[in-house]
Amino acid sequence: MDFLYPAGRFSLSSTLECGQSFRWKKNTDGSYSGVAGCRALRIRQEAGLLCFYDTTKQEFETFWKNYFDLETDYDAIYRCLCRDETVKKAYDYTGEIHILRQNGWEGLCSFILSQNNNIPRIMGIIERLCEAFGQRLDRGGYGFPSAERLAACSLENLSVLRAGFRAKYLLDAAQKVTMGAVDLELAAKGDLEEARQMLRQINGVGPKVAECALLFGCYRVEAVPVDVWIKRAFQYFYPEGMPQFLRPYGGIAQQVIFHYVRCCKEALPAEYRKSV
DNA sequence: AGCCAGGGTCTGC
DNA sequence: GCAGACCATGGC
Repeated sequence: MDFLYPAGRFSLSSTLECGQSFRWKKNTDGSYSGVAGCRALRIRQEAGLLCFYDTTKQEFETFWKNYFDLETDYDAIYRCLCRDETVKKAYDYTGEIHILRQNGWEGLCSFILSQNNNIPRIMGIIERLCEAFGQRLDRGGYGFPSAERLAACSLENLSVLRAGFRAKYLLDAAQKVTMGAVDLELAAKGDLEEARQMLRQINGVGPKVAECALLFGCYRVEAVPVDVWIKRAFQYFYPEGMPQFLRPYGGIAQQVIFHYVRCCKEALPAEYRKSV
C-alpha cells in the first residue's frame, strides 16, 4: 500500500543525493530505493507530494516521518540561515535539504569508509558490507550489520568489502562501540566537545569523520564537517569565518553549501575548485 | 600513466 | 605545531 504526504518545500532529491547517506539509489523512473535501519523503502516526490511505496500509515508515522525529519520546522530554520547571502544562493539552488535522522552506528561506519574515497565507491563498499553481514529484509535489500556482528569479524572476513586500509578502522569502531568505550546514544545528547573526543578515540576517526558522524549519525545539527570542498568554499565565501548567527544550525548551512558548490559549476571560481 | 576521491596516522623537523 | 609520505581501491 502506498502513502502520500504533503512535503511543503522539502527537496527529496537534494536530501538523498547531497552525500549525507550512501544507501539511496535513484531508479530509472525517478523514484529512490533505499534501506534505513531494518526497513526498505521506495519513495518519490511529485508536485510537492511525497509518495511512499509499499508502506503503511503506521510505518510512516512511527518511522519514516522521523527519518526524513518531516516534523522539524525547516521553514523557520532556512528563514534564519538565508539571511546569509551565501546560504541563500545555495538554498535557491538545492532546495530544502533535511538532515536525515540516521542511525548513529551506521553514520559512524559510513563516514569512516568515506575517508579519501569517492561517493560511488563508498556506496559500493556499504552495499557489500550489508550484503555480507547484514540481515536480509523481506522487501529486498539488507539491513546494516550491528556493531556486535562486525566486532566478531576478523580483518580477513572484511576483505570482501574491498575497503582497503579503512577495514581496520571499521573493526576498531565496532569493538569500541560493542565494549561501550564509544556510546553513540550519549554522543547524540551530551556535550558536543566531549562527544568529539569520545569518537576520536577510534583509530581512523579524525576531526572530519567525527563531525560527520555527529551531524549525520547523531543529528547534531551544530556540527560542521570540513572536507576539501567546504574548506575551499569557506575560504572563498567566508574569509573571516562563518557568521556567528549560522552556528546553531551550522551543519545544515554547511550541507547546503557543500551540495551547491559540488553540483553547480558556477558556484565557485575555477581557482577555488582545485586546491586553494 | 597519473591524479583524485566528503582523511587520518606516523614520522621528522 | 606543521609539512610530507603513505595508506587500498577504482574511475577518469
